[in-house]
Amino acid sequence: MTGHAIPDERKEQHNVSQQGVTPQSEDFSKWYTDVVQKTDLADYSPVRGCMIIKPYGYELWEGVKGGLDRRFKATGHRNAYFPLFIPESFLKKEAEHVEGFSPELAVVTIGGGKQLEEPLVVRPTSETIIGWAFQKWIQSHRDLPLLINQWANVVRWELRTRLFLRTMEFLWQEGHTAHATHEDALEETMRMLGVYADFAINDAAIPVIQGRKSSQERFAGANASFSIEAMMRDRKALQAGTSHDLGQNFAKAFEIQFTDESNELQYCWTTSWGLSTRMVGAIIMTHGDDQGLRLPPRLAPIQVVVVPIFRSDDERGPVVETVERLAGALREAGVRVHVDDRENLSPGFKFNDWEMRGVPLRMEVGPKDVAKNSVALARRDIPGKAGKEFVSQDGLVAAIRERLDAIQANLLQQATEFRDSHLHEVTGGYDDLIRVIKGDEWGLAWFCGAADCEQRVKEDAQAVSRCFPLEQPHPGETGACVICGGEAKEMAYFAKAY
RNA sequence: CGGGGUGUGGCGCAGUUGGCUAGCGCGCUGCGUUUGGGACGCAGAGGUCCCCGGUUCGAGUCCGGGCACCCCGACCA
Repeated sequence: MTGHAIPDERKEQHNVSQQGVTPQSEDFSKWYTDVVQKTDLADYSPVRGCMIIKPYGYELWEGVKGGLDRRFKATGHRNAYFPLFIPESFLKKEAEHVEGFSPELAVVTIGGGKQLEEPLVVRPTSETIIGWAFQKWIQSHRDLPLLINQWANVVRWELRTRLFLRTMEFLWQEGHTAHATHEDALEETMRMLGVYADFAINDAAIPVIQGRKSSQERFAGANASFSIEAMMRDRKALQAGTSHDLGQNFAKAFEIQFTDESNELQYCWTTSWGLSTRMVGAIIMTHGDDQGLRLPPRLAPIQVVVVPIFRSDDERGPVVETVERLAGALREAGVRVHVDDRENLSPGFKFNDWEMRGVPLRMEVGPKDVAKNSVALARRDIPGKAGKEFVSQDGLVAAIRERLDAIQANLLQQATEFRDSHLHEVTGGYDDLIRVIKGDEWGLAWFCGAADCEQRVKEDAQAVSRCFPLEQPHPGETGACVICGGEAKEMAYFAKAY
């Protein structure tokens, strides 16, 4: 009877989805939220639009932080910390800035049970309060450049939120620098964009396109904004980091001035650049597959998970002993290793569990390995038997390092090939551009940059320009804007975006 | 802020035209047997059915009003 068949079918489906995650092809959004929650990266919070970052997710973020912080320091920046609360009047000093941010501000009006004389804005970004500080700190050209970074949380009152990708409160770093000349400031802007790209490509294994934002997509208060753009597995674009040339806009608003070599008073040129916990979302959506996460070894909280296997108490002793010895050696060598000694779970369950959590390499140690002085290694990036091999316990550290490097390289290669296969130079005019975008591909086309043109694409294809790539395919040439036909000096990518 | 959907043990769900003690799977606890690709048996614990009000002898179920969350669109890292 059909009346019974339907519930039975449903039941089976539920059992499957309980074990794993919704396949990407079935529902990418569902896949994403499944993965984030089932792998214990993050959880929803009692406050709408906010998130709880769980230890595994925070450890991943710590990997991002570490990779960036090292690079910031290597390029001469120092960390500092500025207040969470900003006097409301500060925001209003830069006209475009306040206009851009006022719709999404959280404002504190009561403190200690009393109405505040001046409301305090919870920082959506810190250009203003850091500008105020820079004004105090900078007097002479000898104080420049001033290169500061802060790791902080910021709040933007978002209407539509998504774990890691857009939450009302998020973690990030914001770099703020002041320079004597525009040339120096622009150089800094580009240098830090390059740092982001270097981090994304080499640590996160995410191929990114560096480019300049159109005037419509520019940061509120900037002269020019640059970004790194990444393609997710659903082929949507994700802005994964931004760097801004702020000109003298904030310097003038906050009177950040210095005396130059000729004893003339000058306004500084400032920059700012930021990368947020959104990067975690980028990592998830760049590498993840139907099984769950696939984490790049450089950032993976656990690089190697060890699964001990034994049948009886007789086998147990030698296996545990071997596991402890090998894991100890790996730890000593700086490999992030975790031994899964949960006793109530079968090895098969553990294999699937750690694959879902994206651990790059699994090491199995069983009685046969003890006897043969071997271990089994299984790569997360190569499914099934093809990715499994037995290696000697001698020289294990080197063998594991080699494989982690290979996985890191393979993830980058797979992501690059995937992205490149969905980039298209548009040759068939405007209709072709719309067709490409609507087909969830990225279109590269001549674009004059006009707001009207961008608006038209938005209406026709629910997408905007992502950036004018720094690396232009036809340098030195010009073309006809794919939208209005007017003169265009550069080509831009267009794509649906997060 | 518009459109759609969902609120029932930790998670996923069922619950008929209102009816008796609110069920099922997974997970959880205990004991035992298991363990090289998602183990099994037995015994347990766990629920203000999102909230408020109404109709009724009786509401998880019907009515009214709220709230929350998810998904899809306009703004944003």
